[in-house]
Amino acid sequence: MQGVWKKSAGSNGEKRTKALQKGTIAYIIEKLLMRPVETARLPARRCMTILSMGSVITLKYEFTTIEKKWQKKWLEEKTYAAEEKSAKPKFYGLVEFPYPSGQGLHVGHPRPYTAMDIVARKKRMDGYNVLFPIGFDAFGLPTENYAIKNHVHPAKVTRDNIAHFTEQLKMLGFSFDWDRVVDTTDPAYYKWTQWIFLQLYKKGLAYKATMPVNWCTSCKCVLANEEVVEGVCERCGAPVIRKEKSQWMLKITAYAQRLIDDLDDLDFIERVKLQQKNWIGRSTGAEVVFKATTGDDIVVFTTRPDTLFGATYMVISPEHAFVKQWADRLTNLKEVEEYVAAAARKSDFERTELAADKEKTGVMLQGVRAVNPVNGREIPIFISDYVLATYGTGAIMAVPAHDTRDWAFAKKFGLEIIEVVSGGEDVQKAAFTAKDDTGILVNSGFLNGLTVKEAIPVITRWLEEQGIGHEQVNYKLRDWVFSRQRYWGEPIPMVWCDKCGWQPLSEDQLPLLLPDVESYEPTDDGESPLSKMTDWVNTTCPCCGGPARRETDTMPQWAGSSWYFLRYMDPHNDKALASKEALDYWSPVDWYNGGMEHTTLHLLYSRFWHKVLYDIGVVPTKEPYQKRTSHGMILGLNPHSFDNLSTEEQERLTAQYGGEKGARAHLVEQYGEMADHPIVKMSKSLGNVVNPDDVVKEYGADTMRMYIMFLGDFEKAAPWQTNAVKGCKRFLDRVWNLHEGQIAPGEGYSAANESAIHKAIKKVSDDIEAMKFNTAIAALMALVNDFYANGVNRADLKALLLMLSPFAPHIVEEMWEHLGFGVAGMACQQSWPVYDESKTVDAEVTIAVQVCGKMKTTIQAAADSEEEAVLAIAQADGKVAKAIEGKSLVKTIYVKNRLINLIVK
RNA sequence: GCCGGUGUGAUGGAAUUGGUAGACGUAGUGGACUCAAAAUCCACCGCCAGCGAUGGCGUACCGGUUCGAGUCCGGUCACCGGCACCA
Repeated sequence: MQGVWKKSAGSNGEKRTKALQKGTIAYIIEKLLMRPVETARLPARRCMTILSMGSVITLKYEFTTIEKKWQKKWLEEKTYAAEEKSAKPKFYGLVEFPYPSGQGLHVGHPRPYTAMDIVARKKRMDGYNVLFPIGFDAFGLPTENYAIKNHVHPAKVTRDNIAHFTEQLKMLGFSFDWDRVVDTTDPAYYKWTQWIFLQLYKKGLAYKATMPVNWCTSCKCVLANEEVVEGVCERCGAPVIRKEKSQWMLKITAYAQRLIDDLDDLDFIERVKLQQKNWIGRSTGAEVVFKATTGDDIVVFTTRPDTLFGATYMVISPEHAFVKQWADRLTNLKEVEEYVAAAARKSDFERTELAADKEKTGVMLQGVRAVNPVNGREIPIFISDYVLATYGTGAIMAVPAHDTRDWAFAKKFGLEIIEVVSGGEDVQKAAFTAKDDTGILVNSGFLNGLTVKEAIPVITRWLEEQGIGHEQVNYKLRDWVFSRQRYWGEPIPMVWCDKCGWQPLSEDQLPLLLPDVESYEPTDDGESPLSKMTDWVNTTCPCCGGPARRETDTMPQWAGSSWYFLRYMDPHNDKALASKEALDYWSPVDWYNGGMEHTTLHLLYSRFWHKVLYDIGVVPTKEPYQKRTSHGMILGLNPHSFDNLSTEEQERLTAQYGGEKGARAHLVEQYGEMADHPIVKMSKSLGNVVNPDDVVKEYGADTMRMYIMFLGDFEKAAPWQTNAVKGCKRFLDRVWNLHEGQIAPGEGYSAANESAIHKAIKKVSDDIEAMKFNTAIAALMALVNDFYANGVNRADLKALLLMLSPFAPHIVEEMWEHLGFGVAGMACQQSWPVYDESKTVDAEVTIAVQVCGKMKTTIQAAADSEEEAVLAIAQADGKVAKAIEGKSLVKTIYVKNRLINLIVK
């Protein structure tokens, strides 16, 4: 017991006052423990335990045994099951459920899970009825690919992976409610995913449209975006092109405005709100009609109607309907058609390449021109793929003087650039794009002299009066492509009848089960593997009863994850996706933590579905999640980086390549740009992935949990350093050792520790709420250091254990039991300790003394002292006196309990 | 290119939001204990000068506001993440 020994042994290395005689019980125990003991302070019961068992096992911090013991107990007693109904207030904490991949859990998973586990455990101790569930997002491509490669059914792969994940999650001691696990591939679950699809269809929010898909020219199959690597097929290396295919779409754009507006009332971190807003991309502008010389109206969308006088040409997208419509008038039809064909052939990769180059391409439509409605000037029309068919109207008016893309295009094709907003540099050299009040309209008739801001409403009103335009809002957000030509997904419950068209399955036919197929390989014609199951495909029309065919595409992985949090509220319900009572009680999710990478897809999709469910009266709240926070990634050491090589290796390379610079350049050449950085993402190919199992095996789950929370700011990316894990293990060892000897009884906190304990409770409570887990742990470490310095009584130790319990639950329960606190139930079932604000302030404070803003020294003063008193103490200080000697005091600035600044001349 | 974020010791990171820069860890150095090692305990640990008391410098860089700036403002550079011709 070091804390006790310190008193007799002294802090500066005095010899121990009492030498133990060889052969005594105390001597043997000391040898076994490998540290000093004092038998007088070791309870007789413990001595007997040691002797009767012939080992010190009950005294050592045997984390493996302890962790297994408590995990078993929690599971058997359903310690963390949420109560169906309760007088307590509710708290619903949610983490993103994992995709159960074959590799199992990696250290990226426990970071957010441990964080929310700590919050959930703290909330229980705060008296909440807590729902903290987990499940598996198990449909998806990797499982399907694994199944194809290894000839195992994806359902079996999924089952095995889920079993493995479950075991790993349990090993880390998360307080999940294991009775509420959901699995998106379970028919009892996806029945309701299909049901929601039918509701979307009935509301007119699901429709068929022709969309381009990635098509591998060699495998003759549709690829997901992630299967296309640098423009070629991941599997065979053949080029990937875009091919038109009829797909189910969900009309998320109908909810664009509400998805923006309703963010205001939510407690999401700003980054998330901003990213969603930018993704939805609302922009206000105007639609303007340009007459073509054919007599057709060309409608363009512009955010800068004020620059209308500067429009010197038009551009329409190669896919625009007018291109075909005007075919017989075009004198350069062949050239135009070639350009259209080339644009269609382009893969996304090539388009991106071109964008990076900023090299504009296009063809002028010879034989058709347009008229600028403000000044009657005839201007040429081009087709170019920098104008997207999918945004706005697929046609633009080009104002090269004030748009960088138009400017680049005009320069390349030698088109006229007319300045209509003054205030920038020469528009012949670069476009002037400022939208604020710095620019004044020129060369613009009735708009001359106005600022850009003033001109926009004036021109918009004029367009409306003329009947050739109006204000228009556009969104970047596009509708959600909902079909996948894949096996391992939810079947879409729709039937095609040649007579009646698309018909929804009736709800009592759900779930529409995914049939077993022989092969999950994609088909040669790009259809889903389900299309080969003729028995399944051929059915009868729900409308006329005639022969009909099922939809063979399946849903994307986003489907199941768009509503899973609702299922947790009532996971075994077979009458509804969840009962009304459960939805009313648990909605909304109070706190949802997840990765930033899900901000624009999963998070937005699920908000959209939830709003649809709200509109049809299924869920009680407009929004699914009240609060959203986000964690940073765990990074790994880069084994190819110079900084992470062994000293010998560094020396060898330095010698070989002429200095460190040469060696680094060599590594970059060999391994790519990534070799520049000592810290990189963890990835299998780099071999720097850390497996939580290994850490748990070597140090225990509690140490793993402590370290992953201690390694840095939760919201920021942080590198994993295995050697630093020890620090947390040492801390837990020190906590454990606190209870090995005798502890002073004490009902209240010991005088020496009282203030530190109150401060720690305040700090830890606040930090958990703010997700500053690293500083909360630092505060606990500091408290334990205090305990070692001051000694500790039972009440002190009890407070420490309660605070530590959310972080390191296993060791706490074990110590709690040893110390006899267990009669009141487990530590995790106790109330969170309270602090007394008045006891968090010290009677005496340290005050910094500055002279003319320069730090000179610190002084001690009674708390809340008045300025005069502090000034007197400061002036009496030798250093201060010396600094102000011979000068006169002009002014003092005093910050209570903190600082006094003497200004002298 | 645009949007967002970050830049602090050898190292991961703290800093009451404008008030003692480097808490708490890791690594390192010295010491105690040990036959020895491990473990544990004690002390030191930003840089420069000095035996020392002490003095000077220091939060990517340049400048500003302020009694006082890691924190606020202007500019520059570097890195990370997201989007990628959105009219």
